[in-house]
Amino acid sequence: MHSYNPSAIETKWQKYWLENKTFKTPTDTSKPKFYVLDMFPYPSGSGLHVGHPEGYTATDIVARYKRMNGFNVLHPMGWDAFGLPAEQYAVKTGTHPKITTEKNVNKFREQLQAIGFSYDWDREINTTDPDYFKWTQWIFLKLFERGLAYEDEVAVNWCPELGTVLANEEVIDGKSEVGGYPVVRKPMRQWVLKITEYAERLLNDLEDLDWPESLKDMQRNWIGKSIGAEVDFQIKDHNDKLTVFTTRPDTIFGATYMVIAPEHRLVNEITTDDQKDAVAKYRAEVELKSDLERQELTKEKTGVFTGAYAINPANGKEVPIWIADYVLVSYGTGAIMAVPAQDERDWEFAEKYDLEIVRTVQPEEGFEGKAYTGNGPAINSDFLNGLKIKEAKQKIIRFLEEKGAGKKAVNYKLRDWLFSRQRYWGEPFPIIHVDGEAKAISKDELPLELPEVEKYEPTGNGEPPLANATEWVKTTDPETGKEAIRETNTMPQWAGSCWYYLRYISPDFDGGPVDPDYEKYWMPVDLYIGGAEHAVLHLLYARFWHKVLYDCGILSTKEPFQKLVNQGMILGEMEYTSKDGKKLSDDEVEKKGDGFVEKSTGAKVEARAHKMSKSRGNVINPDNIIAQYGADSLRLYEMFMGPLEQVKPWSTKGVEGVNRFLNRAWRLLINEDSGELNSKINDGEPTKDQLKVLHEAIKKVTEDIESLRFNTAISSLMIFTNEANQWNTIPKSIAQDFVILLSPFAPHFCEELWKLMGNNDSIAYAEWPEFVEEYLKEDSILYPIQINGKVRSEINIPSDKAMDKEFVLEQAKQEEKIKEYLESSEIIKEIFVPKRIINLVLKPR
RNA sequence: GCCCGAGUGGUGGAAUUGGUAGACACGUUGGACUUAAAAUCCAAUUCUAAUUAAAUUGGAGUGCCGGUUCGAGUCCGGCCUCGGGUACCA
Repeated sequence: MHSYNPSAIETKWQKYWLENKTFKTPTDTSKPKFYVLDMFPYPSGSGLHVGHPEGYTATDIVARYKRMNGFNVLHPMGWDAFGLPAEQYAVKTGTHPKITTEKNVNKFREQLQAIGFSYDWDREINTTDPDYFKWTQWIFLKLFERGLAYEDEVAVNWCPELGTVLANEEVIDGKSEVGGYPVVRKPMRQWVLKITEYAERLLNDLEDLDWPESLKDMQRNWIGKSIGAEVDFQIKDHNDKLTVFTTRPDTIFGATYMVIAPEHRLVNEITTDDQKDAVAKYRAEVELKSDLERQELTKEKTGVFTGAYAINPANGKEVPIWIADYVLVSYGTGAIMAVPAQDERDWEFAEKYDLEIVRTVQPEEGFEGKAYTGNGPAINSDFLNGLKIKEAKQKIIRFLEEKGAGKKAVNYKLRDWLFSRQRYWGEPFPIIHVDGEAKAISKDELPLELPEVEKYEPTGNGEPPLANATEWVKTTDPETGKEAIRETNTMPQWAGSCWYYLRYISPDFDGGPVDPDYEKYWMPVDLYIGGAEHAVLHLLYARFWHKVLYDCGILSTKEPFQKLVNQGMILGEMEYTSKDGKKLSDDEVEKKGDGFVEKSTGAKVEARAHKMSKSRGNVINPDNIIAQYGADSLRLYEMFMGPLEQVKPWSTKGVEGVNRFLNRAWRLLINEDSGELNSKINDGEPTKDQLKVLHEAIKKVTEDIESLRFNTAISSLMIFTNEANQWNTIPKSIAQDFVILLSPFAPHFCEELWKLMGNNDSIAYAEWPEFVEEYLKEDSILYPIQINGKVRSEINIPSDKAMDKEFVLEQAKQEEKIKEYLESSEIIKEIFVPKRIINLVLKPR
């Protein structure tokens, strides 16, 4: 028997591709290029899950399709291999993270190769490889040189359990994203990158990118640009001014008090003697709160009067200055003018502490709420009275500018990027400290490698693990010969992934991170596919570094990723759970009304697919799927499930379905007894019908791959086999084109068939067929006939008459059933849509 | 709260510009082949009513309510539910 045997075919072709370097990236730059990129994985110890191959299969199909269309394709893979799990394992077992990482990488590589991805493995990169992170360090030095990397004493998110500082983005609901441990605020010396300097460009350049609009919105929200004014309030009996940022300068006449953040630098100076104790007590309380507590306590606002007053520059009135933790020290100026009448937070606070409220915007009629944030004319505002918000804003800003008490201003939510971690397994900073000053080491000394250490834990006093490597830490400044101390923080995991897409272009280039000639050819990335979890962090950071490198003259492009698509998550199999948490099988339940009920009891049942997780026990391992059905079935199923971007539940039955399709296609073309080509296949001329069926498939598959609609592409290939199964003979040319169309989806399967059809070269570079419009023409067009918008009958019209309105309508009226309707009614309107539909609007006589 | 996205058969989904809703699969049911099973092949499968041996014919139907249109899954207005992001950002 020579039935379809995936395991034999697949290992054979995987070996062939590797040995023949079938997917080696061309180095000539004469042909058009296409750069298809996957978000590279962190090689975790648990290996691939079925979510990984989803995006990877999508890009692989595009890569293979583009090659067959004459493009030079860059389709690489690598490892984002610095990271916490390997380090935690090292802490526990003493195994060097390098060893763990290497093991995991080998496992991942094997798994990816077993799915038949057409990566150019000669360009594999690894962020932990010194030859790679040499350039990560080099780029950091560029940032340092340009003043974009600086040290600061910042209150950071300190996670005692993890022994490290976390970025804001790594803290979720006051807990660490990894592990869910509590996080507290603690001031520490940290490296920070000035991403805020690029805020405006990061915002504006989103415009021309072919990214999902929702994702652009997420980045826009994250950057959080707001336009308003900075206003100076003179502090009574002090030389200092209090500067606030506001988006509503038009409401300044309603500013009845001020609030400054408890950490604000002026707090001590302005607090009066009789308020000192209260203020000190309040600040101590705030300091002790963890992030979590701060968030939980949002419902109840708290604050303390400082005893000081500020002078409202608009009307000269004295207003009290309070401190309260609902004002954040890190946004704007850390101080606000409170306008309770037009701001909900201020209203709440004013109500609680009995502060004055003055409306300065006339609320709409019937408004019964508290703070009014809607539109309306200004009131109680002297020279602004009667103006709309927009005009009032302009006028008050002019007034303040003339008075020297304020100016138009822009603020961003985006903060500078906290760039150091107290970990071992990360890129060391190429920095030494001489006389307490940070100083770059020479670029000749790169890569600065990690020292060997005995223990991977932080030191007892909160110093990073590298501080344990005393010999490495103590060094001398080669320029001055002075004693120097190495930086013991390391870079965060984002560092390596900020520029990896550039290294693939010229992985062995030693004159810089990327060879400029090839960069000009290959950049930007034409298609980048990955998970939505990187919507803001990785994608924003990478864009930032890219722009810096552009400014350094190293890159020719302003943006790295022209087109970006997020693949949707794959959930576990659908589960039916009864109220008491009992799992039910699908034949124990039935549909009733909106939901499902248990057959035996009639009780409501929850029907839902859940995220795959070890604890739920619903994780699907791709290795098992491959062992049972083959990699081609896995690829096909992952694409057939539904639209790429969508969240969808896994169904192993569905894999069987596509596997059946491959078996049917095999039997269509191969004689299972002899293992040779089916005798139905001959060198005859294709019939008109065969050409039509084939070219319909060509058209659909081509268009669908271009727009990443793989599910419908596969369905059209199924339609082809269903049709072809009914043919007595199949012209070889038709069979070959079909195999080419299927090959990006099921490459091993198609290589084998291609070979059996007598071709000696890999199908990977076969020419993609072009569809011919002529073959798609129908002999006749079927017109549905509607009466008052409801289909009542249909007629067949020969193609050459199909556009003839008069003729078609006449035929329609002659149709038996339609005639009946016409007997008792008169036609008041006739609708004719060429090649689509006829609609007769009737009125009873 | 705010910003996105999505609701279509028992299930995953299709219908891309408003033009026969349910392609293609899964599942289910019946049949063929088989000693039997698996595999395979054939047929049916939105709900509902009538009648029937079959065919057929009618009504309803794309989360809910309303609108525009000869015609709405698709466009507009108002809701509901679910998912994602974000949250004292002044």
